[in-house]
Amino acid sequence: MKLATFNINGIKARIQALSDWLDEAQPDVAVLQEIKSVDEAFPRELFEEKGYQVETHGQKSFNGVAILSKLPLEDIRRGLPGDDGDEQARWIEATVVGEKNALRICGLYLPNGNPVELDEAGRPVEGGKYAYKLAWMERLKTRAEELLATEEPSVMLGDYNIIPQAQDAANPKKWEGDALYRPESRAAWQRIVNLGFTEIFRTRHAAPGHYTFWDYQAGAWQKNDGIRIDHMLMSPQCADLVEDCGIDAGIRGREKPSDHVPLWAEIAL
DNA sequence: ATGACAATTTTTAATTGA
Repeated sequence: MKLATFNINGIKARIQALSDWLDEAQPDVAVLQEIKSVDEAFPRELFEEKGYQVETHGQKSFNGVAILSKLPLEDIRRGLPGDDGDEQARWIEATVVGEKNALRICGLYLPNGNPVELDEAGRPVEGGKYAYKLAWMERLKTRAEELLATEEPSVMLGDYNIIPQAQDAANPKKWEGDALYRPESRAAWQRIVNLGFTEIFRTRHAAPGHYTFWDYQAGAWQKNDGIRIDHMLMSPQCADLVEDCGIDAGIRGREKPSDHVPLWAEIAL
């Protein structure tokens, strides 16, 4: 089964580009981020006609995540646990039932975190966006520990808004001080990976120059001034099932593209 | 140092994103 993640930057503006990509790439399961739509306004029929079950966790104007699946879904949950006061729609999970294996998939849209606000002691200012990002990552780590404890195949995939290493940016210097690349952000990411997850893309593509995001501004795509911020973190039981993975970078050059492109993996379910 | 670009709502300006 082919699993993919794609930050579409608005479902309304991306209906054509998303439909074309689904027809070509034929993912069995796709998690989407930044649908920027409430559940009622999501054009679910367009995707149901293609054979997908559609599950959304939407929000007005911003954020919003979804799962499209041609395979049966069980135990769908919405929202990242750990803060009942968090109104932002950034997490949706479900179990995909395959012929031999079942896979817990968690679609996520991790907070951007900019602007970075620090106090005199260098601590993130409470209530600020950077503090929200780091707190969200702590909650993610807690959920990640639970997933590993099941000792079953699971994957957390989506827009992490994290540049893990210098080779994941065309111009890493430019990102110093940015919430996507600051030491606290990367350390929080590494603590999650260190629990025992496999970031699957780098296991199969060691070379630099692979990106999933190019800014709309300043001709970033034309200059290949990109960053790799969309990822899949897999439990050992999931990573063992992976047969291939890649990035569909080409669609960034099409008409009316998202600023992100899809990341996919072929998994033996 | 600044703005560039896109999507959405707050719509002819402001907010958010990365």
